[in-house]
Amino acid sequence: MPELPEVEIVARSLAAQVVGRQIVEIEKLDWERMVETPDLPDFCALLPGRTILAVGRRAKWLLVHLDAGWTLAIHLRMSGNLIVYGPAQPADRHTHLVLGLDDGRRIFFTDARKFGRVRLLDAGGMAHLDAAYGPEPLAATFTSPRLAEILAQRRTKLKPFLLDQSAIAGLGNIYANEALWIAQLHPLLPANQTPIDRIPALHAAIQQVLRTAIQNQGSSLRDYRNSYGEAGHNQEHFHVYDRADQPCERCRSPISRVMVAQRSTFYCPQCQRLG
DNA sequence: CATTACCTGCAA
DNA sequence: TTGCAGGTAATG
Repeated sequence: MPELPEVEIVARSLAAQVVGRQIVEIEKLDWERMVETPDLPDFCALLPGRTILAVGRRAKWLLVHLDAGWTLAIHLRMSGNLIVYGPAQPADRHTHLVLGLDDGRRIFFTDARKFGRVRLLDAGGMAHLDAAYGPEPLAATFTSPRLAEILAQRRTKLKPFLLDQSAIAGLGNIYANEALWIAQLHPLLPANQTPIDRIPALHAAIQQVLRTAIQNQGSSLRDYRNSYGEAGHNQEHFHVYDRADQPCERCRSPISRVMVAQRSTFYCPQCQRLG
């Protein structure tokens, strides 16, 4: 479910609620495969007693920075949610991890599809995670010339290129589709054949879709909520995503839906060009 | 590069 | 009943 904007909103809303709190216990952990590292006994031994210093994000990983140099890295994958509840909230069958805080509130990790993962990382582990991803598209260092360099190295089609986290971090299926529509670029155009004079448009489109989505508190199609349990409303502003057969807002041609690299791809065949 | 797997829920 | 869903890793 969550792409960069949704994870960013969860990070911000979580930071507002839990920075300074101590994790006093793991109240529930009933899906052991969600803990990727360290092994389960170490994870359960190391986490209680840690104080939450800050909450951030890298790519689609939510980063809960703890004392003693640890970071709890959480990936929500398709259906994960991270919500802070008071002492009375019961955990349902899809809640697989509950962290009890020192003020009685609890952080619930709820994930119907069980794809979500957590890692407890030291500084070396964090460096390793960081190195696996391309630049943050909203960082000042992500410039149009930088995008041009990355595009030139890849022969894959633009749509899978934008989904490749090692090329650019944080875009998922919604925002990749939306960025290509805004930039008027065809999803099947090879990345390294993107016309030089269209690269600034793609760069601007990537930043625009992500910034707009953050302003709109993310896109809630089904599961996504911020850490207060509130839905976003960016789904009301899609140009192409999930709009097959509806008229393009620019040219009124029907939006097409095709499968590209096993992902639904939405585009306007009239105004998104192959060059 | 394409296919399959990981999981569950939901709509066609 | 089938296919699809905001993601990613592991296979040919």
